[in-house]
Amino acid sequence: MSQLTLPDMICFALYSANHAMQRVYQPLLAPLGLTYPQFLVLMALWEEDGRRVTDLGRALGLESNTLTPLLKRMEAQGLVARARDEQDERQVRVTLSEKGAGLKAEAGHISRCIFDACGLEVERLTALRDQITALRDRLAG
Amino acid sequence: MSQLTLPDMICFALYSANHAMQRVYQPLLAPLGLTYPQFLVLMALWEEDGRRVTDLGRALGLESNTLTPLLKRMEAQGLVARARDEQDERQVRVTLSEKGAGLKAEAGHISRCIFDACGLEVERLTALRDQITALRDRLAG
DNA sequence: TCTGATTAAATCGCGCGCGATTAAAAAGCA
DNA sequence: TGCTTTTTAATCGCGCGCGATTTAATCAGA
Repeated sequence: MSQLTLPDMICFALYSANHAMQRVYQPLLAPLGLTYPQFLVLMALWEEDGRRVTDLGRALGLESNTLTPLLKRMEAQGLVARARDEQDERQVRVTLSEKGAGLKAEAGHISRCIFDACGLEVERLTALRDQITALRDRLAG
Repeated sequence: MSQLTLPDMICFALYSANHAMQRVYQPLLAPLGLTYPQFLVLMALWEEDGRRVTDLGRALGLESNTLTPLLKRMEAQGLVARARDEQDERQVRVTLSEKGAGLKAEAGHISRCIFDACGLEVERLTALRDQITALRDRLAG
């Protein structure tokens, strides 16, 4: 069998599609002063506020060595607050500020732009998402 | 309609699947002293050696601000050589060293490990790859 | 109660990825 | 020929992402 080339590889498809996605998000998030990972953190907090760093890490698939500096930058921008848990001082709870919570209003518009850029009907996009998620879980498992 | 959560979003599926993929590659590449993007560059050069930085950028979807430092690191490791083109001194040709070319022998084993980790039959994996690639092209287009 | 193990964040260093800019070579054109 | 425009890499700064380690709090067990 002849050697695989870049376009043949599922890994490169994921790699390049992920970059393409982030490039679509960038001009939508820049006016809000957000990076793409910061937007994902906001998503997680809009769903459930006051999570611990570990919880955010589990939701996003990231470790504290990535999240701590990222959350500090978000705190510096007044998007979230970070505070040690009263019961367990090892843990840090991350809470949305008014500004951070307010940005949720923009999320709908952004999601619609992304959906349009995907150029697929909802059913096909959902099916594709589920296949990619299932692949991720097998890779991580 | 209620707000989308992280697992609902195709963007997060791509983001997390891409990370999961790189985490599978990492222990396979580390013994060769390669990072994942460096492996992709080698893939591109195994397919066609002596490409210009621009050509590699087009193949990988990257700019010179990413590639130049990456290629310098690969040159420092003796994987490739970088040389200005004789005809057009603006361009830099990247050529595989013997060491860089030799690593191709390991690629088959790595690809097989990745395929196994995906846990899908070839037909399904190919179909998924094509859908992801098509999505990427719509996002980039 | 004290001591060692475990857990949660934080810290450090390094390699991407990219927006913005710069430097230099080549191409286009009066 | 000279001058401008375009093309190609390189440079710079910053934000991730992560392997490795550290610090501090909590837990478990004698």
